[in-house]
Amino acid sequence: MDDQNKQNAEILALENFLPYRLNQAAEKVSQKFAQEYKKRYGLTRPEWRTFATIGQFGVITAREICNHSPMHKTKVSRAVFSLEKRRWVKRTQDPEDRRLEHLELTSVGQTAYKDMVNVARQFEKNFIDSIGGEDAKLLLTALNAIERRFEG
Amino acid sequence: MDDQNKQNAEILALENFLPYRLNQAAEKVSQKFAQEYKKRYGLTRPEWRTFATIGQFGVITAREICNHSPMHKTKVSRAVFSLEKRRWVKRTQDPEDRRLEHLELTSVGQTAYKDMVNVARQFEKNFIDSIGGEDAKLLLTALNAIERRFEG
DNA sequence: AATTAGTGGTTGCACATGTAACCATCCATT
DNA sequence: AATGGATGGTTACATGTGCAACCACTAATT
Repeated sequence: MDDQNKQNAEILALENFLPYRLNQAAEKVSQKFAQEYKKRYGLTRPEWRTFATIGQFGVITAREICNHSPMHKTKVSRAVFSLEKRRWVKRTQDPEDRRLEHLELTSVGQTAYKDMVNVARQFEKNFIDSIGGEDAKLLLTALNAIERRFEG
Repeated sequence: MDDQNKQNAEILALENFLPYRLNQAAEKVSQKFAQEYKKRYGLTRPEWRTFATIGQFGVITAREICNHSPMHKTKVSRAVFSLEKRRWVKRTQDPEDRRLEHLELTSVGQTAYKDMVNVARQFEKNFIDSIGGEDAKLLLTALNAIERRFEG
């Protein structure tokens, strides 16, 4: 394990490679947050995201969830199924177009959602505080740039 | 899908939630890069990372790979196996401690590594250019802050 | 009205992954 | 030397995931 004596142009230092660093940082944060809602509610990542999206929009279809927060449609399908099983989500068929299923939170789901929102806000706040407000602003600006870049 | 009329404190807008945004941005970038080396070499993500780490250090053990670029040890074990199968990596048992296996690139592996480094550097350059050098600097600063936060 | 193409959503299958248990070896204590 | 605990690495099993094929339905074309 001798990185030093090969510090030339032929070597790529992973810990300095920007895409890798971005990925690691994001993964660390996501894992920490996932740990929170897994412990509290036993939700998986796709379940949490599906849940959060339904909560955000009130009524929405699976397809729209895929579009809004990029996930494979089978992931959403399975997440909806499991959320339905725990009675946090209910579906109603569209009478106009019987392919569509409108998803919404049950009242139990809404209660859980409110709680979850608080947890999320708290987590975000802690995160921002822990890296420092200034750096958090820089992060936001950088994220704007990246998102802009991936629109086209 | 009516986000507008519920724009109050009770709702969490996923697309503004910092951990989510960070995760999405990182995932987009990683996917784009993964697409590159998958097409070129047919490597999976854990394989690429394992390969890159061995190339960086010259000689290294599986355990050390896990420590340097956080991956589950079974992932590394399997990645090493498949890299060995394609004759990019060879292992030699440590004579002092026969549990240890020292991993290094074969000469074929080294050739591929050099090529891969160029591809990676090019990708990073394109990425930085596409979001703009200024914003890339902000990103670096923010990443430093996040990494610092996750050391303790 | 019949045929075709497209869309929302689910499912079967193959493959990737994490957990736990495991094997071989080393190290510390006795 | 013998025993018990730790460590590097692999493997069996259960679970998660993506792809492709599918079903039910709608929309467009004839």
